[in-house]
Amino acid sequence: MAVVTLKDVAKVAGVSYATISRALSGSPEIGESTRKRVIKICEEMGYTPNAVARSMVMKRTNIIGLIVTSIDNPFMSEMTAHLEIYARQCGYNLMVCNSSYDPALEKEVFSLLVGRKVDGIIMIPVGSESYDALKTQTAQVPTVFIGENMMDLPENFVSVDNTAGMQQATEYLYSLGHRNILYLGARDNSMTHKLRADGYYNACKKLRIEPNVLRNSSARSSVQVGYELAKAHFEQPFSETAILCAADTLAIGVIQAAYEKGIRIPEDLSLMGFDNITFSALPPISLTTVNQPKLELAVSALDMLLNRIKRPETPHTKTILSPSLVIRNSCRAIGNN
Amino acid sequence: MAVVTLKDVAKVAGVSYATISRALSGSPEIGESTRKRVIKICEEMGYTPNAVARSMVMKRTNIIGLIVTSIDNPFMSEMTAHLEIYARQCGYNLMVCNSSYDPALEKEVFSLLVGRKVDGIIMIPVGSESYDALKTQTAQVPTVFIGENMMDLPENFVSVDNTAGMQQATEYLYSLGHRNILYLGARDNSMTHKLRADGYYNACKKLRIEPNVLRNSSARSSVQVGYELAKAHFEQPFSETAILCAADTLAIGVIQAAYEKGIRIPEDLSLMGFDNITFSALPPISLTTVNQPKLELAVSALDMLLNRIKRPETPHTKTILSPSLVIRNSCRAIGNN
DNA sequence: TAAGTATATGAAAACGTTTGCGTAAGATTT
DNA sequence: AAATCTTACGCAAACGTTTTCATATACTTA
Repeated sequence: MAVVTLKDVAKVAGVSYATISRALSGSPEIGESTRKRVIKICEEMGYTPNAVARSMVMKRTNIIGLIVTSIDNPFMSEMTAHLEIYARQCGYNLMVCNSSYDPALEKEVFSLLVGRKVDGIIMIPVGSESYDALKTQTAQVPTVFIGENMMDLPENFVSVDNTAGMQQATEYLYSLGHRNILYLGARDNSMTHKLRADGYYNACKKLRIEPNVLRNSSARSSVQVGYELAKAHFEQPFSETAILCAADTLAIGVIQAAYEKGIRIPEDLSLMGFDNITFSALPPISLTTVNQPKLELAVSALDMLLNRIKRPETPHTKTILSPSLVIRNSCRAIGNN
Repeated sequence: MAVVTLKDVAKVAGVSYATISRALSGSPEIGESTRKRVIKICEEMGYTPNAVARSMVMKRTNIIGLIVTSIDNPFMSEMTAHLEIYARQCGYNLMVCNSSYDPALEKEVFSLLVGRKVDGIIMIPVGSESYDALKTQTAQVPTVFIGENMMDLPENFVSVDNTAGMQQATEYLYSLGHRNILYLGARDNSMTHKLRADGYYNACKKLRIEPNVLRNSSARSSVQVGYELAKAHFEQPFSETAILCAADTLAIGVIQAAYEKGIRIPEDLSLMGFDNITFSALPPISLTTVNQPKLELAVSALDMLLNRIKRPETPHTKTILSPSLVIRNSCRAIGNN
């Protein structure tokens, strides 16, 4: 358990500990022979630099904070996996925190990470109100938001074009003959969901069909919420031929409720989601949905953050990636009279 | 961006910075009036202690390293969520790394975390060989393994009783009338999977039925692997009436392959998994499986680790939790002649 | 009132690095 | 051979805390 430090190595090698440091960091101002000798001794003694001490003097931790609403959400865990791997390749480690969809907690963990002196923070915010709440804090450390569109705000973010994606989805259902499409899961506390609903409204207007929206009053879009919304909806007779969900998780909840009611998908009802989480692809689910390019989102976010860490003065940047339709088996064409 | 330090506060408050530190840490040897005054000034100036500097002197980071094979695996992401939340309540943050099922990478990230001076490490190892490879490293920092049974090794771990669980699963299928049960996904590089297979063998012996095992030569148990194994198996005529999988993810892959072949579950084939990941519960999947108590695993692991951090001298401890059968709709009773 | 005891505060060391600056020795130039 | 330049290394400061030890002040007590 006795940890070997620079001083220990220096004593053995018979040089000052500055020399050791230089040998290891590949500094040019050191003799080739001593470098080799020192490195050998370091290996023999099992010396590993103390990252904490290094951070102290270098004023840089090489740690990136990641705040997600909930890591056990397939969309976020996929993204986290991408982020962690790429970050490590760039020499950074990830400190991960759940905000648990709680704005107060989100603020708290943000402060925690600031106190930890992380070099930057990537966050998937609880909702659009997060920005105001964190205004003073994001000034203290480079921050990049993922998912939440902040086009009008002086913030860095990367997201998918939610409006275009949902509009495309609506048009796809229309092209299959659907005229009575229920939009399920609109939320007000999230710009993402506002924009997605916009896409639906835009399409309705363009296609001259009547919008029909079932709102989600909860703060999150989970399987459970989708189940409950759909269950309540299915209690009454309904005339929609398709349901378009604000998120795949919601759609999976709808499948559950439909299953219990004996409503077959896609025979009796067409269903679409948004996000393209891994499990949507499984044949028993086989959800037609809109893909969010998770790897590209992760890479863009990290690149953006790293860039900001290097040059904090650069103006805020915004990246919007294109979503794409993923056609599977949860929708069917119907005759439109 | 100018960060305010103890010295800055001290200057404003007109006291030494030792006093500030004491006021904030709740030390008793300080006047009540100065404490209040100092705290007020700290708040006004927006002072937050530098955790790196604190770690330096306290020789403790309050960071726990978590190494998982892959964070985007529902079992691990659920566990990670539990761990992060509980750890934070205990005053720790989580540094998360993927080993990507690669023993070499696993070793590398372990060293990385040691260099970061994390207070302890929780890891879900790639396989049983991880122990040997990391022997020297686990001596450097308190480590707790999750999932992998190391009953014979001088290590700390918490796991579920894999053998009992799989035996129970086999007996359940037997009780439904199944006599020809394929065990799919046995692996050699993981003690967990060895023990699960043992459970199957034990039950076969006890019930006097012929064991029938399809091995998994890959290093991981993913949906993809399950799909491929089952697909190959379904190419030939087969006589099994049930398939028992070493993991839920494998079973989901089997569902996919069965679906493509027009094999209905449970009508044509009964199917069981192990782990009880969230998605197994969804009606279209509705997998009968064996539950691993993820919250309890997480809590036990962290308690064990925290205990070891406090008292590194304590002997290694091992906790084995009980799995439980979760009966859903992927199995049916058949007449046994 | 003198001596002793609490109590509140300050000074300074320590944690393990990186790095700017100084310098001795060796190499190069004239 | 003297002067200059390079090279290789050591010294010591700095990073921002916590904490031990010393000390000054105020408060008891005889």
